[in-house]
Amino acid sequence: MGAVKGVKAKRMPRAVREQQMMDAAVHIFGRRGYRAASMDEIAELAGVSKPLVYLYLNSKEELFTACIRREAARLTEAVKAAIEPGLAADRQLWAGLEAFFRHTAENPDAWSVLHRQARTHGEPFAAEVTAMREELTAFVTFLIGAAAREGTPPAPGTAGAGRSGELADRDIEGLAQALVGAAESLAGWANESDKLAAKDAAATLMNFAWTGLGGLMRGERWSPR
Amino acid sequence: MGAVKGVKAKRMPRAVREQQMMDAAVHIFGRRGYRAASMDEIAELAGVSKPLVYLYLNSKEELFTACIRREAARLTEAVKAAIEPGLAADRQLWAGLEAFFRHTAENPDAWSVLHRQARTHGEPFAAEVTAMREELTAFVTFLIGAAAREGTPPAPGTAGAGRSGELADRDIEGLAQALVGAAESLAGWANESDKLAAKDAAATLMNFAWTGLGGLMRGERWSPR
Amino acid sequence: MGAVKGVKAKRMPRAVREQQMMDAAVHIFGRRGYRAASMDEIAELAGVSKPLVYLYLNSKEELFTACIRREAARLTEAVKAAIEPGLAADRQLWAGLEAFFRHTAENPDAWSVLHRQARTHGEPFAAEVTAMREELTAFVTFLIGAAAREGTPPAPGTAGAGRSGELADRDIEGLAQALVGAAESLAGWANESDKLAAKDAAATLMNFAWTGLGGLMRGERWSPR
Amino acid sequence: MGAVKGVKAKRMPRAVREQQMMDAAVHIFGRRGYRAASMDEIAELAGVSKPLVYLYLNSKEELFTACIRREAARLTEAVKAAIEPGLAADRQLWAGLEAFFRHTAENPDAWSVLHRQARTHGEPFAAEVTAMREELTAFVTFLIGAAAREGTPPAPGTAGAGRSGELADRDIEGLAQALVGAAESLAGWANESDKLAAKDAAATLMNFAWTGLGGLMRGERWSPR
DNA sequence: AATGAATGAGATTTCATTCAT
DNA sequence: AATGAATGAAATCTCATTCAT
Repeated sequence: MGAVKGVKAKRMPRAVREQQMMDAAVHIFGRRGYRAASMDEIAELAGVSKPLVYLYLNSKEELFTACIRREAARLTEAVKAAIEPGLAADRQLWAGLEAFFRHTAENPDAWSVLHRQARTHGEPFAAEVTAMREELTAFVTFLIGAAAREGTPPAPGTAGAGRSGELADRDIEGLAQALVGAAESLAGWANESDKLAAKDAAATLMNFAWTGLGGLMRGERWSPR
Repeated sequence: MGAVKGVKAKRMPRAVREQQMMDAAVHIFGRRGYRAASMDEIAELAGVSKPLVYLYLNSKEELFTACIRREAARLTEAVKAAIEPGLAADRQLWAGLEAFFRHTAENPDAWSVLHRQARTHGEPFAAEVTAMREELTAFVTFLIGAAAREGTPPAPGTAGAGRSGELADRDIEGLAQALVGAAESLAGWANESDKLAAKDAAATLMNFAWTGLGGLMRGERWSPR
Repeated sequence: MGAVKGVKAKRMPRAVREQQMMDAAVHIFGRRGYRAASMDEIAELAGVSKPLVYLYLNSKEELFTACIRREAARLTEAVKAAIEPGLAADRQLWAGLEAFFRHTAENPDAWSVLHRQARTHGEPFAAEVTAMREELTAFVTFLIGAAAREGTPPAPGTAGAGRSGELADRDIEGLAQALVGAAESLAGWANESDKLAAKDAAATLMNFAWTGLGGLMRGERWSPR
Repeated sequence: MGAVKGVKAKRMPRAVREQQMMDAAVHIFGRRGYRAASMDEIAELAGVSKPLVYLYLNSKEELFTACIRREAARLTEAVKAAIEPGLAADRQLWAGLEAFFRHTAENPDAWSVLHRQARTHGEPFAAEVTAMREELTAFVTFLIGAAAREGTPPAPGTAGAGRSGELADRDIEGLAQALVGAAESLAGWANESDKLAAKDAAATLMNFAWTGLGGLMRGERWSPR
């Protein structure tokens, strides 16, 4: 990939070239960071001249934004596609988590762009990621709520299955926030030099979350003193 | 801070000046990122001329490294200082977590440097953070191990108390990652329009973590099908 | 004017298309200046693609030259057309001036190209304007000469009517320059917050010019001491 | 002037260097125009590196503005310095005109910047020149008014000296506008290849203006038909 | 007759870094 | 201990111009 410098690029329809450019851009942005990435390098990797990148994507800022948007859409799509509506809430959550970790593991540069680079730099970019995060969080909130209503979380032989009343809506939303954050953080860590396969990451988090959730719903609480 | 331009800085011992420079640098690096931060801005905020920064800290790279090292040391110090040796493992863990979250909340720029900026850029820097992470992880591993031996985690009467062997070091490190991510996410969410007091967020997280951890250590597992 | 982008332009005979392009070019050159004008903008305003502009007009330089030539021709044409040969010299002169000012006022972009932009840039262009200027100057010289011979200028009963020899060609050209400058300045001033109707401005200038000219031709001179 | 490339410039105090830079900038801007002038060329002519120009003058735009301001101030200063308050209005006007033409002839690049380049490009710049022009115009307005009151303009043997009542304030201001415009235009023309010495230009204009003014004040009017 | 795709060359601007005092 | 003066190198972005259809 990335044609030799000085060789004229073969003619291609604009839509295709734009995707190639964004592929290259995601790769470079993901590894170098927004500032350290150079348009020269991106153009070269895309196999075209710099002016063409500007002609199609206008500026470094817009290019970065376009990358964020595309990768955010791809990620949420991957998660949504993995879920089969009929299943129980825990199975849906598991499927979603697994898809999330698989997708981020398979597209580490894209994930770096979304999770690290976009957040590191100011306001045009952070908002894009916030939108994606909100979509995911809303989804998880829904699932946790459903799980609570179904009484699914493991009540190992013990009493009050389904005492979901103790989990207020605010708590549920908070848990969803925490879960999404945990997943994001784990994904980044897992990608660093293959410390954890996607499935293992999903399992660890699911175990952690599900047993924890179960405990909470049974009324278990930890407090200092 | 940040002396008026053109006014000659008062003579100060080198050690003090270096700290001022690093204060400024952490502030700027934390907000702008490594690449976007400019030595000009740092020098101005420190209230000295640029050549003095170079005289004392040699280069941007070394300055950044020095910042990372100092802030990593401060963070681990804060965590260690919070722990009273005599206490039960769960209390120690709680105290450590609280100190960690307090310190990072009170020093957001430092935390940004450690957590975001240092990882975003290549190899001279990442290693510094890895060192800190290893120190903290070892500490947590020790505490969890101790807790497991003590049988502290909740619902102790139940099943296999003390089957701590099932939590490999790798899992512990992963959980730490997840916790940090969850905490950050919660913090961001809580700050946004006062949805949750910071204290409540910490409590929710600890409950979540502790019951989850307890469940895991009792051998509870979630698995598909 | 300026077709919507992406819509294929209707086929038109070359001559028409060239005029459209030059219309657009004069507009853009007149407002932006030669260097700041971009071929992109010109092509878009003309409603055609850039390669077509190059096909017909070869280069930016040639396009600019073509604009200068066309507008110079239009201006001299307008002046000549206004004059009815039978009239007295002063009436002819008045008619010419009026036509000149009317045309330039009605075609400000064209006038900007001729008066400002063409002179600002090097040698291919200045020569074009010089040619026009010489044509106009020759014309005015002739009329003033005629007026002098006719003894038209005011207060004819007085002193040395017809001492036109004292006005060298160089003086006439200088006066033309001064008149143009005065007219432009007056025009700008009159337009600004309606301080003076355009007509009044022209009358004031003509009075000023004509009486001054008359005085000069009668041999009146102002000199220090 | 304009040190050889690659040779390090000798150290100089900032104020001096700034003037050298502006000298070079006026030269280049005046000949090439704002857009065609390159910061590279300006820096080289000034004998310094480009970054130093930016360090001191911030941007091309600010550099251009600084040039305009400096040259406008110099020109108005030159005109004002030439006038001796005690003299009659016509002598003052003459002295001012002569100084104006001399200064513009001696500083053709500066005059090009003020008269041609600054007006050719948009709004940050035009305003600067407008201020200068207004100062000069106000001055001339005052002198013409004074002349009218003194009844100075040549009343060659004829009747109504001092019929200044016929020149309303608005007319006087209009004449001043025209005079300043004429002078500006003449100055540009005279500079082009030495067609007219400064003194001759002043004389021509003074004759033109003074006799014309006299005629107007005697009630002479030209009107079509 | 007309255009979508593509680029070489050069513009302004920024930044880490050094020198001389 | 401290700084004003200065720069090499590289970044983003623009533009006139051509090629293939």
